[in-house]
Amino acid sequence: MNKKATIYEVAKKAKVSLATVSRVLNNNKNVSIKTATKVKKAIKELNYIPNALARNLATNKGYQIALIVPEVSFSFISRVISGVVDVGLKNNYNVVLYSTNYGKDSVNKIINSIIESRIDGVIIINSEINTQAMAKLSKNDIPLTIIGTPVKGKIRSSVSVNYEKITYEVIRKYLQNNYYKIIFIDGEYNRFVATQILSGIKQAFLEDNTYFDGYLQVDESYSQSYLQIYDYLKHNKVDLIIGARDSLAIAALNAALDLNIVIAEDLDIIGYNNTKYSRMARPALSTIEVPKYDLGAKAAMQMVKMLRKEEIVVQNEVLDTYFVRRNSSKIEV
Amino acid sequence: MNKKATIYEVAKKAKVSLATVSRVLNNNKNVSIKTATKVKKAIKELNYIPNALARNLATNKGYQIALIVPEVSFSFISRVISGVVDVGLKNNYNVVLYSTNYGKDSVNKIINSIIESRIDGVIIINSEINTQAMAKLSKNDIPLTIIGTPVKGKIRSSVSVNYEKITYEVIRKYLQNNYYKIIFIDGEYNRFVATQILSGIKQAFLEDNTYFDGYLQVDESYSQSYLQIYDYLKHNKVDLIIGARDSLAIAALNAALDLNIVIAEDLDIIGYNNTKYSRMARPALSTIEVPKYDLGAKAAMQMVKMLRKEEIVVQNEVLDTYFVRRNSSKIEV
DNA sequence: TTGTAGGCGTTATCAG
DNA sequence: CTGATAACGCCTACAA
Repeated sequence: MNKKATIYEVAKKAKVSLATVSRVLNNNKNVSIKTATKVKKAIKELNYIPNALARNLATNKGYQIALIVPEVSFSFISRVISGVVDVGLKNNYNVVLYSTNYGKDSVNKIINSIIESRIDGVIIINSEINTQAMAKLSKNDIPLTIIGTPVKGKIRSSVSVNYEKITYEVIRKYLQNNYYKIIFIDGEYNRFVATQILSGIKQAFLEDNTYFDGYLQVDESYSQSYLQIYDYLKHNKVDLIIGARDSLAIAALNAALDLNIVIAEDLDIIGYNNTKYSRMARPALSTIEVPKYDLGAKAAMQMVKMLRKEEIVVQNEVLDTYFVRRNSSKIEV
Repeated sequence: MNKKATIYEVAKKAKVSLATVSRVLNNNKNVSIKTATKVKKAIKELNYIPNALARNLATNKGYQIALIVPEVSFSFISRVISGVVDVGLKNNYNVVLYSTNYGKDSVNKIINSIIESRIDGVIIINSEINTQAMAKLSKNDIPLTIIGTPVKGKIRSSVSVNYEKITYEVIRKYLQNNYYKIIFIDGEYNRFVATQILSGIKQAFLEDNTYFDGYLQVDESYSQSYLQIYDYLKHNKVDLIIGARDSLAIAALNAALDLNIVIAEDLDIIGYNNTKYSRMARPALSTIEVPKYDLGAKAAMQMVKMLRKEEIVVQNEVLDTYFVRRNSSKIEV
């Protein structure tokens, strides 16, 4: 079966024109049941499989969605990917995966490749995308949906989570309980989320007429961040640590443990994303739930919509998030 | 810029034939430098971007590699994906991601979609692929490389890790140290790896003329597996627990901790894969290092090779693995 | 070194 | 409801 049957051969075998075959292939109603079955029989017999390459050229569509993920594989990203792939596939779109791995101009390279591949739409996680790249996409009429950052603009939609709001609520509660020495531990990646969190913290402090000065940036590697936090905790009394990701919070957890600080008594610790490992930490980590899978799934849905309709659907979806208290914190939010 | 320039317009602008344009596009040497620059200039001016769809049809190649990952996102899979994507992209192949999410026949559906899409090659992780699907691929001359399972066959290669061997070595060492009550905690997924591990264990026991009866299968969910292990540990004295994945081992770790069992003294615990969270566990988890990224990268390299050469390259690469002792175990291997 | 012409396998637009 | 026939944009012998 080296040679694949073409639509012509099916037509010949069924004794109809190739146009008719094409019609039954595309479920066009204007075909009599009789000829349709005849054609289907021929398809079966010839083991005919349509050639997507040819269809793509004829329709000028590739039925592909590009998914661009940041270079670092945070644990929650795999869930997002699952969401995108599931929904994409279910709607007959293949998803092509790109990662922004090499240098700074990589996004531009990727965008070029996307345009050349005639990929129909692109979904990008946590916008490391620059305005230039976005302009290039829209110039080529390629719709874009961004996961993480709410954006406006035609041919552009987004699905995100409001880190700022939930953070504000959590911090406010802590301030009300007289937890004032609050530290926000941030890594190096994912600036966007960090900015939002920071903004939420500051807002709560502002409302309390106090000043936030607890920003602590650490290395991304576990061993380094652990050491830096350990060092900080050794010299400073802290009421609450909030880590930009669960893994950062766990580093803090371990550092505190090793300093014999009583967690949830002398010190509350909270992470973000409700990673599966937050439950495994000892004590189990309090965290902010983020609907990882849904971020991906909804993004893909938006994209499919944009791709299907002529009218451009601009949409900025904000998904729900909430605080999950476990054993690493005392205050109920 | 709604309308994209075609090769014809470039040709007209450069006052050459489209064949010549095609040649410079493909770096064909048979073009004089002079006309080449002329053509390049026209390309720049027209902002011409070749249409991959058309090229694909003409060459009957899609420059795409399919990557099929199992339904469950184990933490290590994202590293494997990174490896595949990096190497694929670097060699001008897009990687299309599929996941075996829906029901049992999903693999077959995916395979059909792959054939229809004229995807050049497929890489699959930890072979949940059935022989029927494999046959279908080779019937369509689509090369396959499997990550996890060594396989033979034309148009087929693999890259894997020898779980059996490393397991054998570890267990042997433990038996030599008179650790006889050994429990292997297995989940439900990834039967292939589990089988290999089990085989390694049995081999070591066989050599010791003893009988292994410590197989314990638990739920995949953390909370369930924790409970089941807790219950087991409560009623049984155990010397060594080996978990099929780090997360399973961590569940055991926590259960033992809660039963006041002294880890690395009364009980050794070991996981697999050297996940980043194994370092974060308290105590830090001993584990088997598996080159996750390289599994993906090498697989993509093999695939690219197969795709490039006419001669079929069959290769079964086995990557190195080793034991990493941390604080959850006492015995040095 | 360059140009001509046919082909890749579909879809889509007409007539009939 | 069905059948010709022209795109779709590029590649590639074959000629010149």
